Parts: sequence; C-alpha cells; structure tokens
Amino acid sequence: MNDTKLTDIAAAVGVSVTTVSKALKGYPDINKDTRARIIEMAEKMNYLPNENAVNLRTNQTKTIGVIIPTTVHHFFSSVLNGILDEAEKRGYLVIILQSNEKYELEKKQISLLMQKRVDGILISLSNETDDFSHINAVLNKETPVVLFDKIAKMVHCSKVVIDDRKAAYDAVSYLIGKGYKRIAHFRGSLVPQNSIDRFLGYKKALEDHGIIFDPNLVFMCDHNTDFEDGYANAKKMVESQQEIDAVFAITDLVAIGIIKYLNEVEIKIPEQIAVIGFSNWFMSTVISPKLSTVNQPGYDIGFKAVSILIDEIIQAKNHVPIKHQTITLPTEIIERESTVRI
Amino acid sequence: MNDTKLTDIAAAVGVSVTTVSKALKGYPDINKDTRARIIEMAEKMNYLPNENAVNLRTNQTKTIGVIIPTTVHHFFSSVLNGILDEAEKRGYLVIILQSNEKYELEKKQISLLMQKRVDGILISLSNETDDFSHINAVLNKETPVVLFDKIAKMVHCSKVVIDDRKAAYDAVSYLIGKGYKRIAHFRGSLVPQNSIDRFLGYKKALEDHGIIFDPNLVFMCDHNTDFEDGYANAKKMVESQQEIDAVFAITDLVAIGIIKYLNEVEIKIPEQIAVIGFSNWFMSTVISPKLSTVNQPGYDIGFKAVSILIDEIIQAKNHVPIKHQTITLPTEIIERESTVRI
DNA sequence: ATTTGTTCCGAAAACGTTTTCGAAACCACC
DNA sequence: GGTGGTTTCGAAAACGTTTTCGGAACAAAT
Repeated sequence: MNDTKLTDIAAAVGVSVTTVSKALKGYPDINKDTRARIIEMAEKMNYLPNENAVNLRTNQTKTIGVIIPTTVHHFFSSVLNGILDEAEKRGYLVIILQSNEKYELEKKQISLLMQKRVDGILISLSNETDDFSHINAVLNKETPVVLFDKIAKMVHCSKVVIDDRKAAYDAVSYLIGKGYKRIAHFRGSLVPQNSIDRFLGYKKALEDHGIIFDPNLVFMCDHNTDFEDGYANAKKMVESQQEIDAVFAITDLVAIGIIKYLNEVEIKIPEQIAVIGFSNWFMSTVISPKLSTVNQPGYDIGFKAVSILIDEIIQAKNHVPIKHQTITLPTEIIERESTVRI
Repeated sequence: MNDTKLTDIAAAVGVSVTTVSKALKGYPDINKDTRARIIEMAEKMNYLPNENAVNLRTNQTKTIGVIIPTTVHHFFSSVLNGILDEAEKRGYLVIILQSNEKYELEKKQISLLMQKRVDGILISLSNETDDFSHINAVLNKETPVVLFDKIAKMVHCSKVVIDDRKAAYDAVSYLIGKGYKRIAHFRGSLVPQNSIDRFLGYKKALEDHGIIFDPNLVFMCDHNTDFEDGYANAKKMVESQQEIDAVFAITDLVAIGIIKYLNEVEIKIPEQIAVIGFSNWFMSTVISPKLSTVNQPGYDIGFKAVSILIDEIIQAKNHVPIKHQTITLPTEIIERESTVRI
C-alpha cells in the first residue's frame, strides 16, 4: 500500500511540497536541476497523483459518464467503441451505465454521475423517457450533456444523430424505385423519436410516389425484443393474407426475424417479398439472403458525440458561452441480396 | 452551478457541518428532529455529496475499472452486461477501457485506473501480454484484481474462466462421436492461454480416440480479424487438397468466415465438411447453415467476476486475509445444423 | 552603496468531507 | 447539591493536492 505522495518526494529531495508540485506540473519558477531531481525521485518512488485530491482541488474529474439503453447490441457496441477511442485520445475516462430502457433507472444513474462529479454526460434516452427534467437539472448545473441516437428535440443541448426520417424515406424510395408497390413497415414503439421518424419517412416516401398509405401494412414491434418481434409480426403479416411485396424493418434484428420466418414458410426473398433493414449490423452480411439495409455510422456517432462533449466541457470551464450544435451524420443504402430480384 | 454543500445546509438549519454530516449518515448521536430538519433541508436544496471529497477522506471510490480487449464483440458485450448489472446492484460504478489487444495500452490503462484510485480492477488480458509486472504492481498495492476469460495462470489472484481445454475436448469428442475422423483446427495465436488450451483440448481429444494428430490440419488465425482469418484459412485449407471432413474453429466468427468460404465454393456443410464454432454468439443462430458451437456464458462470467472482485475489495478494506479463488463456469455443446448429417 | 530586476522557493489557504474527542446540557437519584 | 449517566452537539484535524502571494538571495545597473 503506502502510496507515495508529494510529501514523501519533498522529504526525499529536501524541498517543500509546493516545489514538488510545481516541478511535476511544469511551472516555470523551478530551477532546472531541482526539477530534474524531483522528477527522478518521483519516478523512482513511482509516484501517482491522487486523483481524488486533484479533483477536489481543481473541481474537474477528467471523466465523462455515458448512459446507454443496452450494451449488448451491435450498434451500441460500435458507438461505445467510438466513445472510448476518442475519450482516450483526449485524456478522459468514461463511466458506463446501462438504463435497460427504464426511465427510473436512467434518472437514478444521472444522479449517480452528478454525485461523482463527472465533467459531462453522454446519453441515449431510454424508450420510456418522456420527461426530461433530470436532463435539464444537469444542464442547469452547467454540466454539458450531449444526446445521441435517441434524443429529445425539446432538450436544449447538443445532439448527434442521423436523419432517421430521411434515411427511412431513402430506404422506402429505393424499394419503390426497384418496383415494389405494396410495402409494409415493421415499426418500433410510439415513444422514441427515431421510431417516429422512421415511420414518418416511410409514410412520406409512399405519398411522394403516389402510393396511398395503408395503416394495415404497419406492424408494431414494441416488445424490445426485436428479433422475436420481427418473427412474430412476420407470421401475423403472412397470415393476414394481405398483398405485400416488400417490407421496411425498423431494425436489422427485426428484419432478421422476418427473414427467419419467411424462410421457414418458404416464402422466397426477395422474389415474393423483399426485406430491407436498418443499421447495417455485421450480422446482416452473414445471413441468407444477405440483408440490404441502411448504414448507421455507430462508431462515428460515438466519436463525434464525445468530441463535442469535451469541447463543451472545456468551453464551460473557461466560461465561454457554448453554442449547442446538432450534428447529423449521413446514412446510406447498402444493397445486398434481400432486395434485388434477378 | 453553486452546488449545495454541507456548509450550506448547516447554515440554513443553524447547526454545524459536523451535525449535518452525522445526521445524513445516520449517526446515532443526533436528535431525532434536528435530523429530520436536516434531511428535509438537504432534499429541499437537493444536496449531492461531493464524491471527490468523500473519496479523499475515506480512501475508497466505490468504482471499479474494467479493461477488455475490445467492446465490439458479442462475447465481451455479454460480459460487460453481466459486469454492469452486478456492479449496479452492489453500488459500484464502472470505468471501461479497451486495450485493443495492445500490451502497452493495457499497461498505461492500468496506471490510469490506479491513479483514479479505483477500488479494484477486472481485466481480460490482451493477446500481446506476456509480462505481468503491471498486474503484480496493482496487487502489491493491495488493490484486488480479478482476471477473466483471457487470464495468466502465473498471476496470483482470483480468476473466472471457462475450462477451454475441456470445452475444446468436448467439442472435438462430439465431432468424433458423430463419425468425423479428419478434423482440422483453426486455432488462435500462440500467446493467449485460451488459444493454447483450446488447441490442447483438440489434440488430446484426437489422441484419446486413437486419431493421430496431424500438424498440417491446424491453421493459424492470428490476425485478430477472426472473420477474415477464417475465410482466408478456409481457402488455404481447401486449396491444400487435404482430406478433411470437419473443422473445429476457435471462434464463431472464424467459423462463420469458414462457412462463408465453403458456401462460396459450394462445399456442402456438413455433408462434405462439418463446422463447429466456439462462444455461441447470437449470430450463429441466423446464418445458414446454423452453426453448432460451444456455449460460453459471457453474462455469468462478467457477473461472477464483479461479485468476487467486490467481495475481495470489502475483505481488503477490513484487512481480512483474502483467499484467491478461480471459478470455472460450465460450457456446453449446442448442436445445430452445421454438424448434423441427415 | 543603493536601487532595480530576476530567479527560485515555501507558507498557507483552500477544495468538501468524515470522524474523533471532548464538553455542554439536561436528567435522575440519593 | 453533589454524583453519575445520558443525550446532543461542535471544534478541529485530516485526506493530498493546487495556487497565490510574498520573500530571500543574488546579479546587474545606476
């Protein structure tokens, strides 16, 4: 145990703790070779500053908090990857919490992070969250927050997102361009913005191409178990006997659930029904048929979100007024087998 | 800003900070209704203790550090999930770092965590790591460490693992039981223990069943890009023209790479070559043919590792001598399509 | 010899808690 | 009215840093 502290070095070198501290931190008013002696001794005693003391004194922790709905999702893993890389590069540590899509948990975790005095918070809102006072409370304490992926428009802070509406619009337009006409949509639950937006994009694309929107063609996948939701609703869809030649799924996972069911009942993809997903998970390249999808740049989202957050942290520290920005990262259609008829 | 602190509450209620602190922490020597007044006021001013000050004073952070090679892996996501759940339950925060399989990074990150004064560290060693002095340094400071998944036997601390050797032995024995005789092994690089163990299990199973081990049948996948490694080596295997009727892959991902290649060159699985993977990633249920594999309980590993770590943290704090344990979690063969001939 | 300027160092306060220890206040009891 | 016991409170030290401010020592310029 017995961690070495400034006092120990000071005693060993024969100077005051002030001098040691200044030497180690590069203050200019320290003689060259006393500095050298101090540094040498610090290394010899392998000194590590006690961050608790530093943090208490400087009132910053060089730590950010991240709250995500779940870690075991390819998309969030990618985001996390981007977050960790950029945070590391900028010298910040990151504390991860998962809300499991629960509002109460999310709220409690925010409080935990504030207690820990993190310098900023990154959060993708839970599906349940429709009250934002806990976020505003953080903002009011001048702790920067940036929302990503699942955001709330009415919260006044920076955000990094994709344009879900446009991406969905593009995906459906792409299907229409391929000649599909009776296009179903497997949508997510009603609360999260991205679920709403993807639905709206779907609807708009139909209307803009002269196809009347038929509410019977939208299936609700709101059990947060995307794969099973896709599977179950595919069954429902097939049994409804409606004329359908393509489906736009809110997620690759539900798309894969759909594919699994269609494969089982030997409905040919894409000959009888085409399927397009959303997110471009690694998995979509290995199933059969390979899934066409919308690429969602998870790594970039995480990366950019941290970047903005740290910028704002620094601005807040220097009391320069911060201008919130919302970055929209581009998506793209990835065409594979599940939508191209030969 | 202006966080409320003990002083503020003390002033508001008209008592000393000592009293406020004791009231809030449940000390018995505080009058019932002064306590009530203090608590009420604390809530009204929504007081959050400054953890930096608390940590400095109490010399513990209620935070653990986790270092994993990479986050964007289904297995590690699962582990992380288990870690976060159990840590949350026990009231600990977790700081995540990814080593990207780099020894130098791992070493630096350990130092970062020690500087942060985490109460304990959970780590899955990078593939490069073959010197353990950085881990021992932590242990010497009486900070508990538990190794999981990729461990080093010679480090003296608790570990939670699966029995890779036995699992591999079982997988290969299973193949032999199914009548396969010329069984290739796609192995990982030479350093990590689990790579070694799986290889040894493979070899032992052959020998125990009277099949002579042929070094030409083991293919080295050591580029840390499992999928491409599997694909490339499958090509190599096929082009080598050897007589092979099954392959045991060190990872589901390399197995999937193999399957992809075999599918492309229209070698029937499992009729011509059977494939079994390792880990039971979600993905293996959705490819075609569905991949038989060895189930590796990621969630449980993370869960148990945290549990032991926190136990040791508490023991260390109370100066009770800690007995290191190594927990071996059970694995099981999951039979799917890629190994069963009809 | 006095002033002015540089260079180098250290005392001390501060960050916000926790916890020890003593003491005031009150009660009860002979 | 002294003794002993209980309840309730607060002063103060401590945790390990950072940073301000002043001052000592010395050199250079007048």
